[in-house]
Amino acid sequence: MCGRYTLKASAQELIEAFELAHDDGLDLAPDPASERPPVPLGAPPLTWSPRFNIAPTQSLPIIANVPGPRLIRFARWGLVPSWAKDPKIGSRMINARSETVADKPSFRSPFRRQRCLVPADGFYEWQRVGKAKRPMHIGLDGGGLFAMAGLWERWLPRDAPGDAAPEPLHTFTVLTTTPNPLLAPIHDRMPVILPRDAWDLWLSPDDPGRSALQPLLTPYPAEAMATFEVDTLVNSARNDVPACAAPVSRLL
DNA sequence: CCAGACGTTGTT
DNA sequence: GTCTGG
DNA sequence: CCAGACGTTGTT
DNA sequence: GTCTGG
Repeated sequence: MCGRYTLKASAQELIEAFELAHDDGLDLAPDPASERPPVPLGAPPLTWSPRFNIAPTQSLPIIANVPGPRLIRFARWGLVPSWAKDPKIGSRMINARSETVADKPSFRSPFRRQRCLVPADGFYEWQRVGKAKRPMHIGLDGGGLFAMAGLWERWLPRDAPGDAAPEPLHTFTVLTTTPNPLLAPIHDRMPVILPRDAWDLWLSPDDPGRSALQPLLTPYPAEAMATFEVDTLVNSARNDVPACAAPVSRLL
């Protein structure tokens, strides 16, 4: 589940919804684990273009649990474990089951120390109807921004090409849980959505312990969510246009 | 001890 | 790196 | 998640 | 069928 999502919001809306430290545009800081200080105020703002069909392997904004002001960083969707020999493994690590995330070798360490929020305003599920697959858009009732629970990781290439210092690759994964009653007919998993009052604990830079974190990983209330069918235009990750996220009627 | 896996989804 | 299997 | 590729050698 | 790319 959760292999596609939308982030239609503008940079300004992201800054407001996530109470980011900067008010002059998104911070250009693609390295969540960097020792370098964040780009200071006044740096050229990164212009975020609204996205209607976000797919794995793409570089996307996250809010990592690093000390200091709350900033947007960029990471690639599909967590590459630090010990991986080949970063291609990341394309199969786009989700982590919340039920087992504390124990799995790939996720255990990030779960303790490298959590993040993944901003979104919708996600897609393909509902199986007989043989057909019907893409559905799911989001908050009203269409607002929300935070999916994520983990991030830093991976270093084994051997750097030439004498250049190896560039660290930052990646993330989205936690999943069982579906709420609204989503159950559509799919058997859904992303973990963290309510506002869970953000601070999830973004704690240290390890709150699994007994503190696990209770956050529950299905978001169905009453606060809404779904609609969309066109199969969304099937191809090459299509990233507003029509991907527009309601479609099959009564016509 | 060393070797080898390490993940999710969905489908059968 | 860390866990499981043999 | 779905779509699309899935191979090598040698030559330009 | 299975893997890679987006």
